[in-house]
Amino acid sequence: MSADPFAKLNAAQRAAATFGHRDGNGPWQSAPLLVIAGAGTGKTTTLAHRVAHLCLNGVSPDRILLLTFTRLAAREMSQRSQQTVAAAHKAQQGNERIGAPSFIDWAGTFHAIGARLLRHYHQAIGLEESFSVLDRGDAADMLDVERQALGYHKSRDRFPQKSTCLDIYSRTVNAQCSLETTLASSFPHFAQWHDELKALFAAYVDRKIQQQALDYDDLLLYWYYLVEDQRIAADIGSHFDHILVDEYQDTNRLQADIIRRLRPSGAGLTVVGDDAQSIYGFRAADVENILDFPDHYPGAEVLKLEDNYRSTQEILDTSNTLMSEASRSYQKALRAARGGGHRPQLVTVEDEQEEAQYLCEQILERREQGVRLWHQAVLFRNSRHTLRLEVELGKRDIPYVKYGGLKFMEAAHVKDVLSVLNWADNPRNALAAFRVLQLLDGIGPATARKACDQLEAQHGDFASLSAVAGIPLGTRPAWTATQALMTALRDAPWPGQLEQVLRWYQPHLERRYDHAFPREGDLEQLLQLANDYSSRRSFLTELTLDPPSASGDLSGAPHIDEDYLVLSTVHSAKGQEWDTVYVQHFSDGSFPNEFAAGDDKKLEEERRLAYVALTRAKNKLVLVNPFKYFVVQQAKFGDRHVYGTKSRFLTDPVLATLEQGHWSSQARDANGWRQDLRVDLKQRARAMWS
DNA sequence: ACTAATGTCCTTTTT
DNA sequence: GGACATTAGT
Repeated sequence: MSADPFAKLNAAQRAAATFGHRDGNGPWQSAPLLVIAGAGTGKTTTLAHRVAHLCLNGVSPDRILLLTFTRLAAREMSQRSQQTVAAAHKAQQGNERIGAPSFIDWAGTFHAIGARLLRHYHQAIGLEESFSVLDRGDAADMLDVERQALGYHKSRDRFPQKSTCLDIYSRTVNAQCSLETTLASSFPHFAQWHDELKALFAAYVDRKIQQQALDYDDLLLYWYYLVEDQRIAADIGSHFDHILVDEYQDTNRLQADIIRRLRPSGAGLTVVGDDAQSIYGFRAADVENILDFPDHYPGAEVLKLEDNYRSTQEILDTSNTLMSEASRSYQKALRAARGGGHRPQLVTVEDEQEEAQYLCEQILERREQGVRLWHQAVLFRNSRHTLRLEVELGKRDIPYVKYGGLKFMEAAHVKDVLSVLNWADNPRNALAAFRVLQLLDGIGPATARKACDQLEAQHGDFASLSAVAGIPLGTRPAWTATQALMTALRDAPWPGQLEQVLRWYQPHLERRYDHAFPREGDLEQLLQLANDYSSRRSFLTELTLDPPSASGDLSGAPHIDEDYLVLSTVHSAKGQEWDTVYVQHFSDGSFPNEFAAGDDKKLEEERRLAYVALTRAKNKLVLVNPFKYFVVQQAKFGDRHVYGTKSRFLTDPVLATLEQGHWSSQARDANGWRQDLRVDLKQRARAMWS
């Protein structure tokens, strides 16, 4: 029994992993369980062991639904539970091998699982199985079409931008509240537009259904509609003995409601999370979900994990102090299971340029000390702030990968190509159709409209495109080629059809973009990605739900096996850890974001965000605070900078846990003048005459 | 009907 | 310095 994988768990972890009981030979049963897992307390390990424990006790892996926050987390969790199961079997019975490549088949994000269920139950809810999934940009574009059709775009008073409209819509849907409530709570300055927005959203909803296109929110909303019917809910629910939800603190009302419909009594339901790490309020995540869990599920057990295996006590001291000043939460304090280290540093620098230099030097120095770049990370609140750092890293040849922010999937040429595939997959997807057709020289909105109408009338038969009238003579060949391509894509094998699309696209690429070459590289990558998917549809759906998140690709992309530094938003850093963490721009304006000022609820979320940032570090933590930074509002008047103020989270008790310092790249003379800023008079005066 | 060019506004975090 | 709206030109 020495190889028992559960022996590695501490008492609290083991209690969580094995909570419940078993009657005879039936599957493992359990009352609703809430696990409050502080940062670094082995949450993933515990959850993976729980899954493994279930599988070892009569629960079939395909009767487990595992809902995670990212796809990566789903994969990791599934793999680790499989390993645990395998290890346990080995310990007990020698050498038994069990399990398929994807051990927990039903593991994924809410959105991905939603998409899958909706494809399966499409008839029950009146959808085509071929429905498209819109990413954020697509959804905003579609909303914009309606916005223009209704004439709101030229109103004198400012009507919200398309992406703001989408935010308002999305928040309302996800929080399952009225438009009034959303406007009052989050967008008071747009409250005057209530009626117009309502009309806009109604048109948007109609249009989406007409085109059989679902945005991210629809994947949850329609899933919710599906399980609103008790019989369907029971049918879906009966496929699973256990439902486990990770990062429960970041679920929204809609997600919590879906879970409740699937598991009304809470039997076999396990949710894991940390209320101190709830950072998705802007996406309508509701901390109350986790705080009120015991009220919603009577008889629920609450277990806490408080032993932190990640960070030094000094880092935890700072983090704990920061959090102790928050308002409502499950009371807990993290205890370091590890030995001590150094106090975290708060370093002030002159400006952003100096910040970039300082970071580079620290990073290189740390590497000299034996910490690979891979174990270091720079975290930031706002991806704009990394520009200077990226330049500096480039100058010094420090490879890095940037997470969060953007952008591969948003690049115009990538969208062009994906639109072709999307259109082929769902001929009613007029958004994709418009994009594709307008690539052709001589085709604008009017002709594209005609083509879409024609297609609709002929039930999506692409051959009918040849009957569209009014194609300019010069455009005819391209038009015919496009029509031929679309027809051919219907039955072409995957991923070969992507190659066809790329061949077709090549001339358009060269014509439309000055620097076609780097873009070709992106398309090459797309082709590589395509190999990992079994069909066009799964490629399209999964890629929009889980776009490649790192965008070091565009410039000097480091290869997987190389050592590289990680740049990441704090949001994308959730669940990760590094030996050394630098937090950029730790001053008021970023931590907390200026946007949150004056709203206590938002400020609390900013505090939790700061907490997430701090608790990513294992051994070394550096907060950098530039004195002045640029405001890029109006570049007209030249460089505009603002003097940053100390973060309001750095109260005296917090400061007491930090080591404070100042850093400058340049030595200064007695008057504080930078010694590098000096005119060499003699040299200048002579230069003219020599 | 379409394209190119000029003018104006706004900036967070992401499935 | 980018996205988006409007305008003038082909």
